[in-house]
Amino acid sequence: MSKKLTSRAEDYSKWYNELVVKADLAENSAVRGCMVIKPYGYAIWEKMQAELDKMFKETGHQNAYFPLFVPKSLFEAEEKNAEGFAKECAVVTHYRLQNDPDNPGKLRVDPEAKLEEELVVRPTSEAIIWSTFKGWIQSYRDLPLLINQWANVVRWEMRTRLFLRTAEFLWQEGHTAHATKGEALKEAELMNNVYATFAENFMAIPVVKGVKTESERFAGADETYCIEALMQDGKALQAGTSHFLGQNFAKAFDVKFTSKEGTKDYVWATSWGVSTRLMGALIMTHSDDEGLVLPPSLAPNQVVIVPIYKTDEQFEEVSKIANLIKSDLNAKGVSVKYDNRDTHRPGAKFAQHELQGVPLRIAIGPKDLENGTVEIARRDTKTKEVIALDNLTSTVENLLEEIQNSLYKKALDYRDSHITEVENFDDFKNILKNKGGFISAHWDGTIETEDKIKEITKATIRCIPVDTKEEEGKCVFTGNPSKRRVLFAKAY
RNA sequence: CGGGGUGUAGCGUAGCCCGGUUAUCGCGCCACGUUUGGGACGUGGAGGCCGCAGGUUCGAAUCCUGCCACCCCGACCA
Repeated sequence: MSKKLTSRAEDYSKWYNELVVKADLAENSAVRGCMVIKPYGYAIWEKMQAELDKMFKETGHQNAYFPLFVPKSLFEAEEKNAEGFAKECAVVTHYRLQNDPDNPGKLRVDPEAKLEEELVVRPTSEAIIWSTFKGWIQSYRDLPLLINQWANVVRWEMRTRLFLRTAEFLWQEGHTAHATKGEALKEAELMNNVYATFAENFMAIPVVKGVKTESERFAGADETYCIEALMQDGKALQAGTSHFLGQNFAKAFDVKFTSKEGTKDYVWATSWGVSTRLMGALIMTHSDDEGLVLPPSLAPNQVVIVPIYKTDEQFEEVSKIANLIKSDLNAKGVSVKYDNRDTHRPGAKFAQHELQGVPLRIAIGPKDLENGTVEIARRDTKTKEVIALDNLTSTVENLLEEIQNSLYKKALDYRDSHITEVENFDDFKNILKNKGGFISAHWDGTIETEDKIKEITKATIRCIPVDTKEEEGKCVFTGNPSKRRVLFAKAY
């Protein structure tokens, strides 16, 4: 494997794939389309999980766990949902292997061990969860029911890419039941806002909040809220979705409740999820040709200390200071790795920590011992300065905060400068081809127009942003009247 | 599922067209020594069912047949 990463300009997609592998985040496995998430990558995912989990609990949700398998009869109960996912389902048909009489030492599926009913490996859990909710909900007193689960799901995708689209992925899925439509709608919007806050404050990724058009909506939903992010190559990435499911699942699984007034009615539902795909968003938003760039809030190690020494005595002295710095910073809640491996030289360590996106690097060597200083380097700006040991702790704290903010600002500037308003289809095609990013344009609201535009340009309507104001205009494709602009883009 | 391609050491590869010494080179790995403020160097070493099965031949990584796997481009998708 070569030392240098392919540059983004040279081949963006190759850059991404190499970065994921070289930064030790994940690798392809022996199973087609399924990845192995390596410890460093998983550590980042755990940080996301921890923060999201906290936010879910703060908004009143509880975690639970439901089965991996969904009996086919349950899966098909909500027709639209079933139809939407049918062509990418893995299905378990047998429960036993046996020695193959024709091939000694090999196994075969025991033809006698066919399941009465096939089991679908969940591509999403609405079916199994709603069949369970039926037993949990009888009265308005049981509502709202606010459940989240952390799980793996399987979607048999044709073409896969590490983190962005894998046949199996990790995610959380929230599933809630409410007494009224208004309350369910509010929940779906609330969770979309939670995702947006998480993306922006924690991952430093600016997102557009919006709703999907009918054709992009989740199978089985009446409304899909989403957050859309923009990657450095000008393509959009759906980073999270929150669905208002109406009474579709309640009806499919016959989940009714008795109201205060004694009437019976179907409950109203939402579901919402984000996945390991966020790892892809994280990588493609901040990283550069030197490797990963992590916002401090997500970095497994926010600071790495690299010792520089010639003799054992120097190493000992440097280590003494390094350990003091480490414990001072730890006391302030800053995570620090002291990279005291004597098997690698400083240059190799610098390169590795850069590749892995550690926000701050502190180097301590003989010169620093003499002068009472350290060298501190920022990963995001690649700037270095020598500072006095005295106020190192507060300097580090300030820098980490500054990096977090500056990464967000940089991404926001890029995103904002890549939302282009266009008024006619020639400009639309031109911008898409030469600039990329989001195109803000009027649309006549029909699926036909949406499809045509997709067919011609490969751009889809990413969302109808929630914060746009009404504005009279003409559809960029048909010229028919339109009341608001929507965002188009090529998407992952 | 359509079109194209590739399988040689942990990774990346040469050799294949035109069959013939001990299968090439780089990275990585191991040992020892010298090194250590931006990816060190030297010396020595380990590591191969040349994707699998069959065929042709005195002889196959190389030719033929079948199979398998993977990659790229489409259609599908978070």
